Amino acid sequence: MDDRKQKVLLAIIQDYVATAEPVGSRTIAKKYKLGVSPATIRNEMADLEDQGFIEQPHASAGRIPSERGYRYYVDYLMIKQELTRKEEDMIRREYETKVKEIGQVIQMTSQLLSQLTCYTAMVLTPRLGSSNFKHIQLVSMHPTQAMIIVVMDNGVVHNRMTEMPEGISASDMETLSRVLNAKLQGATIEDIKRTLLKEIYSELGKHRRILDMAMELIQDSLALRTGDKIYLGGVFNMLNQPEFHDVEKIKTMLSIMEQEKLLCDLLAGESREEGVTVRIGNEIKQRSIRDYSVVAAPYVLGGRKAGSVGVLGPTRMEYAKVIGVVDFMTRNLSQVLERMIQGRGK
Amino acid sequence: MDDRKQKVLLAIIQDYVATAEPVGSRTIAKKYKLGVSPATIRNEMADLEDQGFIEQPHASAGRIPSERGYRYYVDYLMIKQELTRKEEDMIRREYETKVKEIGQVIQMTSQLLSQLTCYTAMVLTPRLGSSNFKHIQLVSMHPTQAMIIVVMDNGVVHNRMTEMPEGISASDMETLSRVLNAKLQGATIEDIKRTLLKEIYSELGKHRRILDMAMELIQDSLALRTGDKIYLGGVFNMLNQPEFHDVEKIKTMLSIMEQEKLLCDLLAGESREEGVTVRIGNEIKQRSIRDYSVVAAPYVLGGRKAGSVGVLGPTRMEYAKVIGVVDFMTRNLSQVLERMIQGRGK
DNA sequence: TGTTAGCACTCTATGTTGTTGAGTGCTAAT
DNA sequence: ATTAGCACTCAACAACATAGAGTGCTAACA
Repeated sequence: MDDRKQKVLLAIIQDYVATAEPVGSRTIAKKYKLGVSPATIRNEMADLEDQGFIEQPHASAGRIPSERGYRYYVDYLMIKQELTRKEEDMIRREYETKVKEIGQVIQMTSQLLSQLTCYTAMVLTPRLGSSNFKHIQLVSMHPTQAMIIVVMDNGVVHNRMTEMPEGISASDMETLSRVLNAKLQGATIEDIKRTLLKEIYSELGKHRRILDMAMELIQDSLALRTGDKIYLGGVFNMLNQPEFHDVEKIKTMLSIMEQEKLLCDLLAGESREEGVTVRIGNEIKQRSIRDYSVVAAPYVLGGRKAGSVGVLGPTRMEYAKVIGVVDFMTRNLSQVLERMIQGRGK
Repeated sequence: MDDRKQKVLLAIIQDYVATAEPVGSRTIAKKYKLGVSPATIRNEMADLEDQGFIEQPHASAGRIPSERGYRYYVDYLMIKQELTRKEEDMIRREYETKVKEIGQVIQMTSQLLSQLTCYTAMVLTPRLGSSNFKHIQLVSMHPTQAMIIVVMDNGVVHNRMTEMPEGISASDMETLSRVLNAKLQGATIEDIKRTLLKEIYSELGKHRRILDMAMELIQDSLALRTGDKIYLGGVFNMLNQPEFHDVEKIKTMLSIMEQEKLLCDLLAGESREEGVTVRIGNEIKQRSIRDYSVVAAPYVLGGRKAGSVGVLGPTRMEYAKVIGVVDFMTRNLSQVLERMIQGRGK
C-alpha cells in the first residue's frame, strides 16, 4: 500500500463521510490536490477496489469505502481528534452545575455524547462494586404503615412501604432499627443468610412480620446490583443522518433501539478492560446491527471496569471525532463518579 | 341530520379509521349494507360535505372525515368500547406481579396504554399531595462521608451524600438524627423556616456544617414536589400507523415528543377535574400538535386529581377504543396508587 | 318526491420512454 | 508512470401516456 494509495483512500473516506455521496475521481483531484490527474486516480481506485478497500454501488457511480476500508482508516490513517477547549469546558460546566446524583450523571453523559457526535449514545449504568449492607431504618408512617429503608455501602438507597401489625409504636421501630443495625453492621449477603438470620429471629421473634419484610428488602437490595440498565441519548438526533432518508431504515433502526437486552450485550461485550474499541459493520457480533458501527469504551471506578459507554452510528461515521469524544467522556465520567461516591474532596 | 346521514357518516368514519384510505360511495354500499345504491349515498355524501362533516382530499377521491365529523362521531354516534375480560385480567396481572414502586406503576401504565391502543401514551407523575417532613436520618458511610436521608409523609425518599468534618462518630450522628426528628416531627416548610431553624441551630450549633447540608436537602425535598415529569410509551409503536409513511412526518412527530414541557402542558391543560376529555386536531391549543388528537383523563388520589394520563395519536384514531382504555386505566391507576401509598389493605 | 342507472368528467397513481450527466475503463500518446 | 481522449454504462429525472377510482349530473323510474 504505497503512499499515494493511502492518500486516495483517505480522501475517499473523508469526502464520503462528509457528503454521504459516492466519490468520483474528478472530485478527489479537484478537492484534495494530490497533484495528479483524475485518470491516475482512477487507476489507483481500481487497485484499491481490487484490494477490497472501496466499492462501487453501481457501475457508473463513484466509490464508497468498504468496511475493510474503514478498518484500515481507523487502524492506520486516522488521527484521533481531541476535543476543543470550548467543548471540554462546556462538558465540565454541565456536570458541575446540573448533576447532583448518580442517575443524572449517566443521563447527562448520554446526552452530551449524542450531542457532540450527532449519533446515538448508549451508557451502561455502573456496577457499584461491593454493595454490602450499611444501614437499615424503619419509619412509622401511618398507624398501620411503615417504611423500610436500606442503605448500601456504595451509596445506593432502597425503600419500600409495608403494612404493619397494630400496636407497634414509633419508639418500638426505633429500637428495632437499632438492634438490626448493630447486628448487621458491614455484613455481606452470605453472612446474613448463614448465621445472622437465625440469631436475629430468635432475639426479635415477636416482630416476625416486620422482620420478614425487612429481610426481603435487604435481600432484594443485595441481589439487584442496580441491574444493568442502559441509557440512550439522541436516538432522534441521528435521524438527520442521510442514511435515514428512508422510512424502512428508520423503523428497523428504532426497533433495534427498543431491544435493550441487545444493546446491553453489544456494549458489555464489545468493550474490553481498557481503551476505546471500534467495531465496524459485520465485525459486530449481533446480527441485526451489522449495518452500523459502534465505538465503545469502559469507564472505571476504584480501578476496575464499572460500566461502558458507546456511540452507535452508521458505518459512515466520523471515527476520528467519535473516538476522541468517547475517550474523553469515559475518563471524565470515571472522575465525576469517583468524586461523587468517594466524596467531593475539595 | 337524519338517520341515514348518520349511518353514512358512521360508515365513512369506521372505514377510514380502519383503512386510512378515502372512502367511496361504492365501498359503503357494499360493505355497510344500508340498502340503498351508491348513487343515493353520493347524494348523502354531498350533503354531509356541505355541512362540513366530511371532505375530499382531491376531486376524484373518496371522502375522509373532517375534524367536525370526528367531533360529531365522538359526541353522538360512538359507543364507548369497554375492555374485554382478557384485557382487564392482563392489566391487573401486570400490575400485581411486576410493580413494586411508584415509578414502575407510572411506567407500566404508559406501556400498557400504548400497547392497548397502538398510539403514544403519556402519563404525568402524581403530585403526591401534602408532602411534609416525616423523618431524617444521618448515616455515616466513610470516615469523612455521611449520607443524609429525608422521608416525606407521602412516602417519597430523598438522599444525598455529604462531606463530614472529622471527629464525628456514628453515635454522634445517631444522636443528631434523633434530636432532629424530635424537633421536626410533622413540620411544614413554613414551620421550619420561621421558627424551628433558629431553635435547632442554637441547640446543635457545633454541628453547623452537617445541619446546613441537612436543611438544604430538606428544603429541596419540600420544594421539589416530585417535579411534574412525563412518561411516554410506545412512541415507536405509533410509527406503524400509515400516517407516518413519510419521513418528514416522522421527524416532526418525534421532535414534538422531545418537547416535554409542551406535552406536560397538553396533558395538564386538557384534562379537567374528572372524566375523559377528547381534543381533536385544531381543538388542541398547542399549535404544533394540531394534526393530532388527544384523549386524556385525570386520575385521583385521596379524592383529588393527582395527575393525568393521555393518548396521543393521529386524528384518524379509534376513539371508541381509546376512550374505553383511558377511562379504565385512570380508574385502575387511582386504585393501584391508593393501595400502594395507603397500604395494601388485604 | 326519493331513488337509481348511466355517463361524461376529473384527477391521482402508475408505468413507459427518452434524455442527461456523472463516472468509469480502456487505449494510445506523452 | 502519467494523462488526454473517448466510448460506454447506468441512475436520476422529466415528459408523457394510461388506467381506474370516484365523482356530479341527468334522466328515468317507483
